[in-house]
Amino acid sequence: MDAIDEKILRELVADGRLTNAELAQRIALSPSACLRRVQELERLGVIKGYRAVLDPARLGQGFVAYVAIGLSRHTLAEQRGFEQAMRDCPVVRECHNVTGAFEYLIRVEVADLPAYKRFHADVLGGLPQVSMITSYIVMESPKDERA
Amino acid sequence: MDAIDEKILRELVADGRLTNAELAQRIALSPSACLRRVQELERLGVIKGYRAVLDPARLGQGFVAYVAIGLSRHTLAEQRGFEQAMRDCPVVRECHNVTGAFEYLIRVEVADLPAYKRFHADVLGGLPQVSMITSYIVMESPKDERA
DNA sequence: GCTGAAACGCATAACAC
DNA sequence: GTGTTATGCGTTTCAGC
Repeated sequence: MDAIDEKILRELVADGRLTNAELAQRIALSPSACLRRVQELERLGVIKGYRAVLDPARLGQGFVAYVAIGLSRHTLAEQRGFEQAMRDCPVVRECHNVTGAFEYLIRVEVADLPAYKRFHADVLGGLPQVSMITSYIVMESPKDERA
Repeated sequence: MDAIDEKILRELVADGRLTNAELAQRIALSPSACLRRVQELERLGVIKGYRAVLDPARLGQGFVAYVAIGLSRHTLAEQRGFEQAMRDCPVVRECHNVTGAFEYLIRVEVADLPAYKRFHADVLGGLPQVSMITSYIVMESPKDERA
């Protein structure tokens, strides 16, 4: 992990489909040397993968919210049950177990407010271990490097 | 946007570096027809781009937190100033303007707790428009499809 | 560690259907 | 809209530094 590797990562985070030839040129290295570094970063797990970045709004999923969730009890079983429910729910894109006044912070992407209400009532409302729900609707994302 | 396009998107979200030839095979289409569809999805902005997904932990950035931030006043100027500061700060990976008890929810990735304290004191502490800061430290992310 | 050459495979566009 | 074909370019490997 030297300065060249960092430049490689910066370029590939900005454009994951850069050709190896172009990447090599940008970091002033030969294509073969560049390729070996990239493959090593992938092997080490520093680069976990590549993905296309979609625009939820143009997919009819323009309603995005973060939801703070508190559990009624804090046993491992309650947590595992809740986490599995989040994994099984396609509109939940992220689920983080956090410290603080609540246990989980999740990110939800749906089509519109009625769809969000359905998620709120049917999914969250159906989980007995959920005791607190606070929704923070995203109006704008001035920065979103993980999009 | 038909069923074939959806399959294309699913494949490219799972692996952004799929070759067009392989993608075409998976969705049972000829490479040229497949490429035209992908290019159209890019042109329409449905596919916003491609990026490499890194592992913060293996980059020595294992400390992740969401921070709820309230502003003292709610003028456009205060907001723009805060948003620009977030854009300029590399450890801030996301910044969302949300409805609710606070104005902004940001995601921060740093090396460790001392580094987070520096961000807290030097960056957030240096912004006069910030009136409320609540940190939610991520202990685990059972689901993170936007990683 | 690196470069450079060579073989192979893929992206891409023109064309016909 | 689709598939076929041809060309040039990129990827990848391997020998040599």
